[in-house]
Amino acid sequence: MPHDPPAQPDGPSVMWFRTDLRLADNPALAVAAERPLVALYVLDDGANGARPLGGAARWWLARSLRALAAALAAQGVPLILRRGAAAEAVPAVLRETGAGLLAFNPGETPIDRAAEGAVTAAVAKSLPHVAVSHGVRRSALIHDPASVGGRVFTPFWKHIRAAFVPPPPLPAPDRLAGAAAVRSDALNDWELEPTAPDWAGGLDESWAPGEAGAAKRLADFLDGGLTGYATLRDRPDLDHVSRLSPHLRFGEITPAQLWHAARAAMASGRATSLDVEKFLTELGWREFSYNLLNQRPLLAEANIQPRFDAFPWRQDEASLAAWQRGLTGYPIVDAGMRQLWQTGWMHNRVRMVVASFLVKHLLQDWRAGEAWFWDTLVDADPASNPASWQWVAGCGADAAPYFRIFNPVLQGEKFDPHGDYVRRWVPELTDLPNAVLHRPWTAPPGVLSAAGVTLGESYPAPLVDHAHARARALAAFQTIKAKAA
DNA sequence: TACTGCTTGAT
DNA sequence: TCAAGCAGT
Repeated sequence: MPHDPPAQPDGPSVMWFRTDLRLADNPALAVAAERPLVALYVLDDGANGARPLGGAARWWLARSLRALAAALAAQGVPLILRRGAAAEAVPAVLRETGAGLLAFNPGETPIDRAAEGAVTAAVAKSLPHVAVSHGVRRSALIHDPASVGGRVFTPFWKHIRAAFVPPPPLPAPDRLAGAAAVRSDALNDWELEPTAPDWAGGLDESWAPGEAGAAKRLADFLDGGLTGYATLRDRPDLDHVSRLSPHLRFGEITPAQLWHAARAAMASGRATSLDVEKFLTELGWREFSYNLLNQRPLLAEANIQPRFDAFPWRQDEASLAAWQRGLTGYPIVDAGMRQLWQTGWMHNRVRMVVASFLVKHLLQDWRAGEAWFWDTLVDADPASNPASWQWVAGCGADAAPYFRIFNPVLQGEKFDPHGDYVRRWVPELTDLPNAVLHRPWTAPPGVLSAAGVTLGESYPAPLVDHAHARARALAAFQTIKAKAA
């Protein structure tokens, strides 16, 4: 039996990194950095009951960990990687390093808090000399889900805007000092990155995971995309969204940093208050989603409105597969699904259109779509992804009414008016004229052949007729509507 | 952050 | 003939 080294209350600190893969505005790191530092990341990979990361998120995590390791290594601090239950891995590293302080930022999901509770209990039991710090304040959210509730977005956000102003972001620690290193897993052995090279290739071209990549993305957004954000953010053919969601998801940047950067851009006249307020509202939906997750830990599994438990979803693997591959015959839907597959991301407007299409036109259970997004989106988080699916499906809190059924033709014509977005992701339709680009089945045969399009061969005929699907969805809704009263 | 079908009134 | 407004889904 090996015995523990003597307790060292003044020993080094262990910073347990979680979904906070950054050095700046990191309250726990600010405390941990006052001592020689051991940086630790634990891949629980389901060990704590958490949902295993999807494929795209695993790719992102690998890249983000590499970026964090490089930033730490530049200051002489190795990043220690361990795999397994945090309640075993964290105390083990504390013991091996003779640490006197454990620091970590509190998580914002019930499962994360359960994991940290288990860690804290294990430390208190077997390493009572180790102090535990959660840093000086919360940083993953603007608001405190324990102190605010609500099921309706507008009053929720109004309250948050009035009651919570994020404090100025903390700078990265001036300097870090490494403690003696201990064993680490090799990142490559975790096999986080997809073996299909074409997938990783598309992700590589689209993203720069890590804190530096997040800062550059924010700077680029403030330099261009934020201007006109209030209206142009709905245009998938333009570049007026922030694309910061995956950086936020892994804690490479904080909402407080975004908040203050956006307000500063307004103060310096680079952005209007309308644009900034719209941008902050998008952060608000993220806050709202985390609030819901804390109210409803089974957000990804259970309808918030129980009457939807009786909804007559269709089982149709072929339709689901056509949707996943971007072969529905509706150009705006197919463009979005292909953008998702090729880049791990989809424009928000198009997310609503494709989600509505799956749930209402194809009558597929929203959980099937949520699972696909979870696997393929680099930004899928345990709150926003299920909350947004429930919103679209109509079964969520403050949800869009079920009878709000997007018309994929009108949505395409309204938000991709020149067809640039469709032509980029559905190149087989490139030569169709704008007048029929979003509804190729209405094009005269001569127009189709001139564009080299053969419906059913070079591009699918519509999987379902819109008017028929709309009527069918409303009829399905009628079967559960009576139960609401 | 909806669509559809219908009416009304301008042309 | 159609834009605009409205109600119902």
